[in-house]
Amino acid sequence: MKMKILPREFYSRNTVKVAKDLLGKTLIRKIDGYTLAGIITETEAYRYKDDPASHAYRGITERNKAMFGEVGKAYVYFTYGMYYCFNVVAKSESIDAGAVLIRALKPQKGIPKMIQNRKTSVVSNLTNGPGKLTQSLKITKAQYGEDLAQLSTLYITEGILPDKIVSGSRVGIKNGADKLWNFKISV
DNA sequence: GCAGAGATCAGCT
DNA sequence: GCTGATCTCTGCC
Repeated sequence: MKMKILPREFYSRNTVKVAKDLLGKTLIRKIDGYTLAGIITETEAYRYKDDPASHAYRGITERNKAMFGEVGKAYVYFTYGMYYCFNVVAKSESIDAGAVLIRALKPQKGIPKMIQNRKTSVVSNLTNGPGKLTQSLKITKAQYGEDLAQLSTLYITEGILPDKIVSGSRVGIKNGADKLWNFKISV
């Protein structure tokens, strides 16, 4: 069976809703003829003026301008001087900015290649964090603004139907910790 | 098994 | 200059 790519309209909705709906979907990454794929198992929503934890909260900058751009595109940012984090731009049409952080994946395809890209052989430790999955899938600034709603080297397709969604407080932030915008599933 | 330091870039209070 | 949407390695607080 062939997986369909999620259409752009999918991302043109409330950021929190999109974050929830992305669980169980499949992230596909193509490099040098290899195909890497994983099921999205953890996401976080970051919005705009109502969300002090969001990069967009203080307005547009060189780094976060993708969050203000077209939905369905990749927002990749560099943090802590060494790690990339991968987001998908998603927001309602009436909102100016918003994105969903992909925090964790369950590896499906190309696991040996992921092991090569990272420096561990522990599969369970391959893509279970935002900085780790970008290493495994070789996502860098080069993928900034990549369109995930069309066939390319990085896109998202339909996947499995998630069983039970657990929501909690977002990780690593101070402000806005009261918002339960972290979502995960157990696969 | 868990707490703490270090690595080191972009954007600020 | 300091802080962060992080991860890995070290030492036993």
